[in-house]
Formats: sequence, C-alpha cells, structure tokens
Amino acid sequence: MATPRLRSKKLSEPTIARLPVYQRIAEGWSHRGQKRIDSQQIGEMAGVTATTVRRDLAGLGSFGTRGAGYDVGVLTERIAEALGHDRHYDVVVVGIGNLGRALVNSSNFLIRGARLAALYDNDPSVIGQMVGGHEVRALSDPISPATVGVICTPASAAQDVADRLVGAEIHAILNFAPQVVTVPLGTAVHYVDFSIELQILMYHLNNGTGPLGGGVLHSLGLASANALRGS
Amino acid sequence: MATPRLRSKKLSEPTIARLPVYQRIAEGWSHRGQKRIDSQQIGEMAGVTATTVRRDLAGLGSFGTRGAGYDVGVLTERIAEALGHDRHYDVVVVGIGNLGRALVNSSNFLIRGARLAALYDNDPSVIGQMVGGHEVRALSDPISPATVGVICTPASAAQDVADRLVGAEIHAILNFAPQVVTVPLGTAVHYVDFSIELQILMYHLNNGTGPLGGGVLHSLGLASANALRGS
DNA sequence: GGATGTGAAGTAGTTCACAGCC
DNA sequence: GGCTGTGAACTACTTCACATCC
Repeated sequence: MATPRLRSKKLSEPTIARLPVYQRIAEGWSHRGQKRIDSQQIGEMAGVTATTVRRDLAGLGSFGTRGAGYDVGVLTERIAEALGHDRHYDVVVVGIGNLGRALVNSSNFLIRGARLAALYDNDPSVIGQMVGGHEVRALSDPISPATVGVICTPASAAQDVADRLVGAEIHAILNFAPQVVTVPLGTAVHYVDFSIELQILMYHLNNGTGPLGGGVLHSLGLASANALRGS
Repeated sequence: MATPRLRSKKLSEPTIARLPVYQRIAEGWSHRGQKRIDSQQIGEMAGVTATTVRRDLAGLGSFGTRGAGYDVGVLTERIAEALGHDRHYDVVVVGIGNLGRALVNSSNFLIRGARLAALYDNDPSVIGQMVGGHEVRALSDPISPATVGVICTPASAAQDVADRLVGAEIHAILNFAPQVVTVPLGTAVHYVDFSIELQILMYHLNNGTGPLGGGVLHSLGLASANALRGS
C-alpha cells in the first residue's frame, strides 16, 4: 500500500517553499530525457547545498537510491503528493488588467490542481470580454464559490475586493496589489510584490554581500496573515 | 555625525525581505495622515510579532522614541537608506507580452531607484510599439547597458535571453519565466514564480497548519519569509 | 565506488523579559 | 503610563560527518 495519503509529518516552511523549485528542476530534467538526478545536481540548480536537498526530500519519505540518486518520476510524484497537487481547487481572479490577463493566460500560474472558476472586473469595457476561456463578470455580481481569490486590481480597490472575497466565504487570498489589506481572523492573505524582489537584489548589489554566486535561485514567499478589522 | 552613509552592519536575509513591507505600511499610514506608528501596529499589519519589528528596525539604528513609537517619516527614510533607494539603476525588460506590459506599466514595479532603460521582444508585431514610454526593440539588437535584466518571455526563450543579458555585462537577472537558467559565476538570478505562492497557500489549506490554521492562527499571527540562498 | 539518510554540531533567527527612557 | 531597545533563552534551520545501503 504505497503511501495511503499519510497525514504527512509537518514540513518546515523553508522546505515547503523549496519543493516547487525542486519539482520544476525535476520536470526539466525529465523533459530532456534524463531518468535520474542526484542531490548534488538539484542543489546546484536550485542554489542550495546537496545536504539541504537531501534533508528536504527525506521529509517526504525515503525514496532515493544510495549510490544512484533519485528517480525523476518518483521525485515529482512525491513532491506533488506532499503539496497536495492531486486535489483540485477553484480560483477566482479579480482585476483583469495586464497583470490579471498575464496570470490567467500564463502556462505557469493555474497549474497543479488550480482551476479557474471566474473572472471579475468593474470596468464596463472589460466586463463581458472572454479571457482565458471565461467571460469577465461584473464585480458587483455575486462572487462564485472558490477556495482562493486573487487580487490584481490597483491598490485603491484592494480592500474593497478583499471584503467581497471574504463575504463570499473565500478564506485564502493572493494579493498582487501594493496594498496591505485587513481581513477577519481565519483568512490568510499572501502578498506578492514584484518590487520587493528588485529591492532585495539591489540591496545585495549595493552591499556586495549575499546571493551572488553562480546559478543562484532565490524564491521569496512573504506570507502575512490575520489582522483584525476595526480596532 | 548622523549616519554618514555607514557601511551598514549586515542585515539578515529575513530582515531585508521584511523592510519593504514595513515601508509600504509606513507609507500607507502617512497617506492617511498618521504621523507616528508603533511596533505593535506594524507587526499586526505585516503579520509578524512586535519584537521582530523592533529588532529589525534596531538594526537600522535607534530612531524610535520610547513610549511613542516611530516617526513615520524617519522610518521610511531609514528603510530607504538601508535598502539603497537613493541610488539609481537601470533595468531592461525582455518579453513584452501581458506580463512585461503589466510590469512596465505597474506603479509598483519600477520604483525606489529603478529606471526603465529599454524593452526587447522578438515578435515583429510588437517591435516598434510604444510601451511605458519606450519603443520596443528587436531582441537581436545590442542590449542597452543596465544593472538588472528582467525576463518575461516564455520558458523556451529564457535561456537564450539570459545568455544575451550576460553577454551585455548584466549580472543581475530577475526571471519570471518558469525555467531554470544557467549563468556564469558572478551573475545572480532571482527567480519569481507566481505559482509557488499558490502552492504554498494550498499546502497550508490541505494540512490545516501554518498561516491559515483553523483557529490556532491568531496566536501565531505569523508570517514567513523564505529565501533560498546560494553559496 | 558512490550517493542517500541522519544523528550531532553549529549557526541563524525569533521570542522572552525587562531595563531604560519618554 | 507606554513603548523602545537588547541581553538571554529558545527555537528552527542548516551543515558536517559518517554509517548505510545499492
């Protein structure tokens, strides 16, 4: 009985952030016809040490082969399992400007179980358009049931949109707007901020320190949660 | 001798990632006419503890007032100083599709010292268009001198573009393409992956743990900044 | 031989608790 | 009273080093 959906031992936050990176590397490897990969190779491409890779993967169970590394197929499968990629969930996107369109049409955003459920905007010239196979609805319409809401509006609209998403029982929000939003307890908000990446890069350039080696890959997840509304 | 551009004591990686968040909070506060803010308030909005905020800010020098918190103006100024926002640097963007346009037109990307130097694409119907005040050039043209190169192409083009950027003496790359690229030693690649945020969010939803936890979360109020860093 | 997996050691980051100052 | 700034304690993560297995 191979892995009966074990209540996986809790993975550390840094590990969780690295697993998708390993997975992409494994997939690229597989694409080029390679059948096996070792921790040294993964580490080089991901910009971490081989030991870190081995510890991360050991947390998913022992599926490597001593002397021969990891089977690329098993590797991707185990990571998918750990991250819950077998489960499907619905995503609504609010704000269908350049960014919203880029996300919806990207081959890299709505993957691994994510399903696009509906699109919303408040611009009459955008409402009714077909984008990514969905008709853009009015923001004033009832929000479709979903697991995750993505905010791609200007900062000024972000709080209102967050309120609507929460009102529609959506408790996980990915916010691309440069605006801190307040939500009730029990709702998670992850912020994605393009400029922060640039700022971190510049800090290191200015100070000479930090990730400047070859093939450095930096992935930043800044999760913030749970402020009480009012008071 | 008030801070004569000190060779600032090295800040920790998590701290560096949090500073831009604090800065945005401070700016929002200032926008709403508030003059002071305390570590408790910053922490709530950023999703970290007040102690963490104080320790982060103490690393920039002691500019808080006991009993009264931080002056919002001084706060933003000190963070800007620490992150090198007074210095200007040039950015080239390659791949002017939806994402490239979204970034270039965003009020949140090219800020804090970043200056748009040039845009490139290889699609004849895009070359020559004006985007964000710049004419899109052919990818085969010589790359303009710059500090940072941003890759917004499909995965298949990413490695070629990275090679061109490196050839143009650009040693800092922000890669939005879902593709690991290899570069010579001395070049930093930061990898931004939208889907990773979604995957992390889903991991926590599936496992009940973490920044979403069913009810336990208030006690954590926790955020996480994860960096994969290389040698 | 060669690479995994893991105790043990080391390092980095966070939180506690409180002295110090407004 | 309130809130900052910081040594001390604690926790989490990474790295070392090597036994283990193919």
